[in-house]
Amino acid sequence: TFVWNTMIRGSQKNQDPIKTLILFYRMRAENIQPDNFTYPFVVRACADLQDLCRGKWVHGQLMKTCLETDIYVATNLIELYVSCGDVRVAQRVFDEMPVRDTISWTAIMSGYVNQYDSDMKMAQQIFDEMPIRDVVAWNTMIAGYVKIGNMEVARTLFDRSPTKDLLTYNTLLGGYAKYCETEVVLRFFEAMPERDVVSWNSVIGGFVQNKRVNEAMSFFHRMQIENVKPNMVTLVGVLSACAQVGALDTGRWIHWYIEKNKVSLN
RNA sequence: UAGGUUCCUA
Repeated sequence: TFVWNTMIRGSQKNQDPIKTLILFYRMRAENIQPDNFTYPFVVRACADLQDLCRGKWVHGQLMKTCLETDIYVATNLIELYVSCGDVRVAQRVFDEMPVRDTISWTAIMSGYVNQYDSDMKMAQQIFDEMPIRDVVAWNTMIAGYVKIGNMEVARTLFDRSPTKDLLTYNTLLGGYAKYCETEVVLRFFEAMPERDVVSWNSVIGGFVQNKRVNEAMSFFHRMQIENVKPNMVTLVGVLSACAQVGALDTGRWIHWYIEKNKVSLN
């Protein structure tokens, strides 16, 4: 079983959910018992494939073997149902867990945040109920209020969060970029203690949204001066800026840039 | 050996 688990782990690292499932079926065919270390990968593979039917079947297998209450397995089941749009079943899995940790609390909370029509009342209720709130839990709530466009509450939570990491800042920055004037975005951006490529992408995205193509380009240059490597999201943003104003020459330059720097594609 | 949060193309 250990050897199989190691192979399955490799297939997930390679982002190959089909291979994960094949290994899982071969394992069963050879009468090797999958254990609580095997199933999180299998459930995750179903989620990646958006294969709810297979996920339900795997869930059934789990109930037979009484592994469904394992904290890692159950949290992955929550994510599976959430990603397939069924928060109700996710909630049921959560309710039936005998032991929960901060990650499982955050997973179900994030389910309400990320469902099609974000239910921030439920999310807030869970947030208030959970015994321990770490930085990820705070970030998830901030992201939720950003998502529904409530920047006031998002900002309040940001100010109240006891510890902040780069994602905390990026989450609020992304909200400003989406809903607020460029000046607000820039002021927040400059005040951030650290910035990564996502921070830059948000700001550039904000410029693009406001059709301020020159500023988008100047930030594109500035990020390189500050040794932050553009990724695909950066380039898509900048290219769409070029397309908007028909800046064919700049577009060509970026095309050239992509080939020159071999930006990892996806 | 495994699980939760940020940037995404008309």
